[in-house]
Amino acid sequence: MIDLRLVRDDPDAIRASQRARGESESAVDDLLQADEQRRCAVQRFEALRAEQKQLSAQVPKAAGDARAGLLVRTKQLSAEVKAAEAAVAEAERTLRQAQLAVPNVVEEGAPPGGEDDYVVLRHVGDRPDLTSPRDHLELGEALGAIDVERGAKVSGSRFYYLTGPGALLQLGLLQLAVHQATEAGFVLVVPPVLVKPEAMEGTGFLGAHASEVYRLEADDLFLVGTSEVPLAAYHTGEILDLDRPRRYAGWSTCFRREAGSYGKDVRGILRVHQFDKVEMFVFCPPEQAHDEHLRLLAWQEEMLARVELPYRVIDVAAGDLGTSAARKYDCEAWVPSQGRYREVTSTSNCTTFQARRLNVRYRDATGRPQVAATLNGTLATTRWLVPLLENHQQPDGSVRVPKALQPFLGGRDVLKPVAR
RNA sequence: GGAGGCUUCGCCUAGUUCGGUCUAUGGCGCCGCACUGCUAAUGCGGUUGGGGUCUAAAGCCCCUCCCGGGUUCGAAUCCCGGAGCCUCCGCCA
Repeated sequence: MIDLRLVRDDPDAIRASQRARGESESAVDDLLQADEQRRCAVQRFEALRAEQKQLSAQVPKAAGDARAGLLVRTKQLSAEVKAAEAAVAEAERTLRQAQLAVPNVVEEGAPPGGEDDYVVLRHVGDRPDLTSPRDHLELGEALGAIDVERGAKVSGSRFYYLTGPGALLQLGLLQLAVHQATEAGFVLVVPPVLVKPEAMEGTGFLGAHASEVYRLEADDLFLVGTSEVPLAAYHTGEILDLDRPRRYAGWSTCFRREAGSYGKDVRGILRVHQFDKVEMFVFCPPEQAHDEHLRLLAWQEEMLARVELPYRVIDVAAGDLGTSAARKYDCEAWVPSQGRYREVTSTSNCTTFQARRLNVRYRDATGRPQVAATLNGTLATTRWLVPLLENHQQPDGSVRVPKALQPFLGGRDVLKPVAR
């Protein structure tokens, strides 16, 4: 939800942002108008209500004609107040709709343009020199690590079993992420993965992402596609003490319908309906959000370095940010079998956009409540197994285990193909 | 799934019988001041929160007794619906 104060004080900033995203500028005028209408409605209601209160208080003290007169007037007022109150509610609904219609204001410096207009910030790590790389599925099946056939048999396409070394690898990866996060001061959270409509709505996932979300109709609950949802909703309606940023690391299974992705990435576990993820989530004062965003990115890169993956960092273009992000960086790991980089992390600075919708605030130096900023970023997911297996593969089909992961695989430094 | 109880300003609590003076009681905590040769005790004072108005403060206004409706000139209080918590019963991986 867009900041009304910004709309009033600097509507041109929002217009510029809308242009960068390739969105309409007229939404800003709608906002200004709705804001003014609400203001009038509130004023009218408050004036009427004050008069009603005052006169009502006189009723018990009055008698005879005076009392009768009062009752006539107060009765009339009662109806007027009720109408004015309804008008306020209506004006607020309209305003809220207008606020929701405008995506977050793009951060200064974000590249303009659409999906393909990202800017590559840097390449890190050496790509392996492989003449004919096996893909992760071929490797995973040979190692007895990934079983998509039985996944499909039991649950359908885009489901899989992680077995033996595959399961250990995933748990190790996530465990490593948890260690790193808790060392950095994050509070580890295992959140609910089924949430009420309000939580889904509040985090904005029922908008553009609605068709991506699994819904349990019998119970009116949603399966989350990321722990960002329960983490963001965790402090809904609260006023936090943000002397230091609140950093949470959520570990959860994530569920996605992948409705619009028929035919895309159908092989292996690159794009699946269910996966596990460790996600960083931060509440902080807005003026700290920019720096915090860069810290999140640094932590992601630290994690990639631990598991020795070559990757690049991209600065996502304005038109590809999604509604709630003001700036977004993705880390993309090298996938040898595809000869290209694929997204393995993403970090967004949502500034106050998400917190305003969820009504998460903090007290500033003067003790006044202000809307907090929220940020999120991936720390590790099941998808990481793809570049992990492929980049560390050996000519004989075995896979080298990065040092940091060896403790989680019984000390093994290499995974070897097994007879099936 | 069935029956009952509870929900008040940070925490505990009075108030709901019988609607108005509830602008919500008291305690704890917290803040300030005073006093005592220490941050302990005591005394006095203050303290619900949120929104708006305002350069700011003061002041003023609105909202707020779990949430949403209703009755009424007027609702913490009466009525209806919902949520959460707690008991008991039933059922159960």
